[in-house]
Amino acid sequence: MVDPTLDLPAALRARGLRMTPQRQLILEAITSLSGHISADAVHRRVVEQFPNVNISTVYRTLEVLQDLGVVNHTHFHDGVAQYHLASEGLHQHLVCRECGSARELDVRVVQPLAETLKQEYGFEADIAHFAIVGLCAGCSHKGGQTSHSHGA
Amino acid sequence: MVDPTLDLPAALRARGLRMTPQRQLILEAITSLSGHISADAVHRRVVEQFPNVNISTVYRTLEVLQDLGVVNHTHFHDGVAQYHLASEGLHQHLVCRECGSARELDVRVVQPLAETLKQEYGFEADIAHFAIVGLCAGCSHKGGQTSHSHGA
DNA sequence: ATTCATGCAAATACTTTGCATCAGC
DNA sequence: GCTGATGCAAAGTATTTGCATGAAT
Repeated sequence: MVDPTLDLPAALRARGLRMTPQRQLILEAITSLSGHISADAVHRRVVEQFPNVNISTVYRTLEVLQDLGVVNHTHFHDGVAQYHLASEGLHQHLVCRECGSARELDVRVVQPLAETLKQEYGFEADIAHFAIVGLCAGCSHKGGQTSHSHGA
Repeated sequence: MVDPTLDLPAALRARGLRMTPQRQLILEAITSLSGHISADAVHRRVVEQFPNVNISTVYRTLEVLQDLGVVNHTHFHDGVAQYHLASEGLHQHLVCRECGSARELDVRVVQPLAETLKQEYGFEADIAHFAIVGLCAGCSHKGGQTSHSHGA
């Protein structure tokens, strides 16, 4: 797969799709970030300069960028999709259910589990597509461990 | 915690709450099952016999049952909450993104990862609160491995 | 009688879709 | 000019909430 970050117009054209200002803006919003960003956040950024770009265009563009392999998304604790550049590679996220903070993690940490699941259950886990949710160090110090019924 | 499955009225009374036919029905819908069930599915079951029980009552009751420690819920691949009896103990779910099938798993399988996260990142993972999503053995045989951009 | 629980409708958040218009190519 | 892309509004799904009425204790 050619790195489409460098030549989005060409990547689009190869599929009979077109380059537009909206698509450029949306990609820039993601590129300008090191981490992850929700569709809504992308929209807010774009709207700052072009107030009439619609949220549905953002969703449709994100889908196209995904199909092209330019971006990927991961689901956080609240189920909201978070987008990031595919070129940044696979990484796992640890998301805190209390403060919502997310920290990246090398996929190697979860590789052993993935191996086990594959070996013993024939199950091909989507390693990075869903975050690992729990309590971060900061929040668990405040006594969050045993308070919630679903804290298991 | 007293096992409230056996005496829900008492467990409720101890908190100044009341027993109602609706609450009984909803608990029965979950108890009659070995596995997990969504709020919507609980509602459909209850409505078969009592058509005027409202979905919001189901949600409110499920919350109460959770607070009492009678049930717990887990989020599946689509983010939908799946409820199950707390008395069945902690278990992890492997959910297939293709066919939606869910299989239970002893939490012991993910314990090593949980230990690592705790040790190295101080992160207290919610082991059973979110399912592990991926492709089940059946679906990955059909060639699902490399087709999706987010299949990572 | 008091206070909690319910039904109903409306609101929420995220995402998708139908459709007429517009704009890349 | 052909066909894909956009804006807008509306729909869809899962869940929550306000409020008046109704029922358990």
